[in-house]
Amino acid sequence: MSSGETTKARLLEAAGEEFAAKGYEKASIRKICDRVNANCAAVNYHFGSKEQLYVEAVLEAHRCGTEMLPESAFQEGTPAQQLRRYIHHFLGHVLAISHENTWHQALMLREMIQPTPASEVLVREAIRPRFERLVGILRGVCPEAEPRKLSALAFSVVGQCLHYRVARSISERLVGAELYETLDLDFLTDHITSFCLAALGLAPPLNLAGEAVVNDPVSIR
Amino acid sequence: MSSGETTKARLLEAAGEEFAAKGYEKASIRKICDRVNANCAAVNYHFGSKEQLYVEAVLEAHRCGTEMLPESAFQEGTPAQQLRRYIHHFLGHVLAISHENTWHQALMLREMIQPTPASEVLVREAIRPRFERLVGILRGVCPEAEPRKLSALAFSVVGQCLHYRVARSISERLVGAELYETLDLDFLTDHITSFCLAALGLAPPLNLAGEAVVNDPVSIR
DNA sequence: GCCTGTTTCAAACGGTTGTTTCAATCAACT
DNA sequence: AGTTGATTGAAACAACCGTTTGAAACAGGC
Repeated sequence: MSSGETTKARLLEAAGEEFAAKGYEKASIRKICDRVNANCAAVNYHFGSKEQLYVEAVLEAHRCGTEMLPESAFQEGTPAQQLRRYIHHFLGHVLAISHENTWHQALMLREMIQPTPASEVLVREAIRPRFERLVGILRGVCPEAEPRKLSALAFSVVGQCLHYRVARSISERLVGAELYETLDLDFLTDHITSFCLAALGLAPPLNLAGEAVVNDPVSIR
Repeated sequence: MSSGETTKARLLEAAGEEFAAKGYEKASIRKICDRVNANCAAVNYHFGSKEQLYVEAVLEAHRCGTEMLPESAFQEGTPAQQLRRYIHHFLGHVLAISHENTWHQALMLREMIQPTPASEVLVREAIRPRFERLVGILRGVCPEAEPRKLSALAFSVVGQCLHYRVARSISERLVGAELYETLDLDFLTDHITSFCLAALGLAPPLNLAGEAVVNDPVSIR
């Protein structure tokens, strides 16, 4: 009709953007259909209900928008290098949402914050594999740590990263927009990596200026 | 009528619980009024609109549910002790939500994650004062740090804490309910405090078991 | 008693929601 | 061409939403 794609595919794309932007409740299937010049009955015809459309959108999101780094990228180098790569990759996804208009990340993180029945699949298919990789890296640093401690360590890493997504608007209001803008991917990767490496004893503690003390910057990058 | 309190007060209380549990959109003023045996027109009579009722509920929340520690508690002791007190106090609020049925914290954190026009007041009156205290503590540790670095450090602290509220249900599904239950206030306070103190050089790095290395445990408590 | 201002109540309003209905359209195959 | 099955379309459905209305109930002052 208005595009080469099928109506079902166009609906799924529009639904993803709408759900990501407004959330499940506030997104209306009429507006979704209007976007792609489809009839509002098309949703129930192709997907059965609004809820199933949402589930399909979440699955599509984590299918398209969350390509994992190859396994090799996490096994090469020192644990410090592995952790830095992980944080950089993860932060990249977290910060990407605000700038680009890819709805995939936004929808996944919305699902994390306010879980729906779709979250079970999301955890199993997308989140747990990544989490296990991080735990694997941390196990390399703390081989004697019990599972509970490893989980807490992993939560400390992802918690610091996700904060810039979860509390973005509040943080921006808190410290001012001009300062918040300078907290870009490179700066935050350096900061969070240094913070975690110092805590884990893989790097010296932060100095009086809060900066990392690195004798050979190349060694951990 | 059904209680000693006025209809307006009962409405505000019920609205807080309902907004905290379901969010602004999904909460309906009819159900709020039914809870306290009030007519649904009472909301518009006493508060003007649903939105103003929500604003009043948010203000009531941060008025009742967020008593700050006295200023002295943050000025006494070493920076390490101050930081530990801050994390313990903050984590206590974060974790309290799930167990007790105080809606105040839940509503405030909901406002943090999905800000509404009420968030400006919330930041000014409740969040910023606490944040400035944390920044003050961190400035004591890193006196030469620029504002940007201090903000990032503060976000690292609160990000680790808030994660256990924001991503609670997902994390619970991720590591299993039985393990997640063991992540209680005492354990997480110890963990996050040790993690941050080690990163800041106020304590030795975590050992191979991910545990804090403390010669004199009393000294940092 | 009467009056006045405040508060409550049932009912209805206009609007939006997700969903269903059923006829119209289209593509493909015999 | 004719038939079949999948898709689209406009309209209506039932339920809920926040809000408004206007009359009733209540209070306290005169």
